[in-house]
Amino acid sequence: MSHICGVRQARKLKTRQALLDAGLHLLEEQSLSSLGLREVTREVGVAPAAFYRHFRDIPDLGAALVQESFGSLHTAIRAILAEQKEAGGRIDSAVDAIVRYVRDHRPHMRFIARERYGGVRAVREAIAAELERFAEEVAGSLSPYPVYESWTADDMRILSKLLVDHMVTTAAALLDAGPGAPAEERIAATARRQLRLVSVGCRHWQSG
Amino acid sequence: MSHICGVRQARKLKTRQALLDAGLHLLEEQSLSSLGLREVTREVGVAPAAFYRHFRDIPDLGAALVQESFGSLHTAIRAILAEQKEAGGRIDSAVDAIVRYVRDHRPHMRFIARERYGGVRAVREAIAAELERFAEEVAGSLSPYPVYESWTADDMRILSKLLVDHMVTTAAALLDAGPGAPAEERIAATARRQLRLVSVGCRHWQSG
DNA sequence: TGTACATCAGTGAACGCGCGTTCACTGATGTAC
DNA sequence: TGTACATCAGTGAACGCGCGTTCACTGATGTAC
Repeated sequence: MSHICGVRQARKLKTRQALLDAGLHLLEEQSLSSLGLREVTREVGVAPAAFYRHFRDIPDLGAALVQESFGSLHTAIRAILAEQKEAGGRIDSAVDAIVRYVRDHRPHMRFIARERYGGVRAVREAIAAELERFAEEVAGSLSPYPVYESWTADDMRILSKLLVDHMVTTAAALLDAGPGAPAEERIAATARRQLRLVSVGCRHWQSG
Repeated sequence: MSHICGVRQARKLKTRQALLDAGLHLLEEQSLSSLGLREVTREVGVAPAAFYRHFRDIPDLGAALVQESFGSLHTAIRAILAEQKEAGGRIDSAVDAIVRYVRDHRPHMRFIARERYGGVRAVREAIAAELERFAEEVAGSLSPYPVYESWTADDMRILSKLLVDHMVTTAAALLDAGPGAPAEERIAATARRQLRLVSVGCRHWQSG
């Protein structure tokens, strides 16, 4: 039975989390497909065999990291999109939010960028599914705005895909550039201008 | 001396190419950082030690694959961009060209998509440099059009980055979906609509 | 053209090493009475 | 509360295996005369 209390269960979860943290840390410098089980357990300081009490294999740990990465992202983004503003302010605050989010979740974001087209199918598919959910959320939160009143569902879908891809590209650029205000500001400025271009396109769009 | 003729040199180049081809083939299912030197030589049918006559190590082979991947891409893209058309036709033919290119160079494109943010720094940097060159080429070939007459160099740079990132995203989507006309057409249709949105934005753009 | 020597792409055996996985185990935690 | 038994997270030793790298070698190709 998975009982409520449980000192044992708490300790188990703590080890599991340590394995996830160690994996994520090691993945800053390599890809999942070359990450070793022994490497992870060594980092945590447990016997290699202990790994099997928590994960079937390394791809399984990877799948758990995908969940962990997107868990906080969904809630963060919902908060940003909920703020009702005119288009210009929305762009600025969305870009700010991406910059902040990448700064605060660098290892998770690097993991997602790296494994999005990486060598482990199951992880790739999990990421693709999460990004699709994400695009739907964006579409849903944009549709109340008057600009999109006359837009078809298909056009909304296409726009939100463009925006999500742009976010991912921007996040990846931030990771590539490394931390530090000057690089971040340069990338943010580019992202804002690009989104403004798209925004102008939206205002003058007529489906066809 | 690197002499002109040389049966020996020709044979050496043939083996080198066989190693590159084998590597590329194996990389359809895994990342560079988990590719083994023995795996590659086994695929070609030479002794492991023969590898060292051609490459220092696996990252070195990866760098050569980057060169190979972008070699044909630059010439292909220049041909497309050279065709002078009105904006609508340019979008259609550019998207067609991407679809065709990905279809004809699937393993190379998969390699680039996978290693763009992959675990091998030298390869990541080589890809980033090539994509930057690519963006400059796009900027250069767009600037003659009247639409961009009044644009600043900075705006042109930002637009061409957006376009290159969009191309890369579209190529990656095509790879993800697998070959086959229906999937290709769906992705192409989305890409065209998204580019049209950007194009409308460009026509109504005023720097600021 | 023929001969003698140099070059060097590819060989194959050997090495030490760290890998993933298995297994019987230990001892703290949980459960039943 | 105390006792007896069950559970199970983590241990540590062992295994067979394929890895990257080295080395002296072979024999076809290239070069000089």
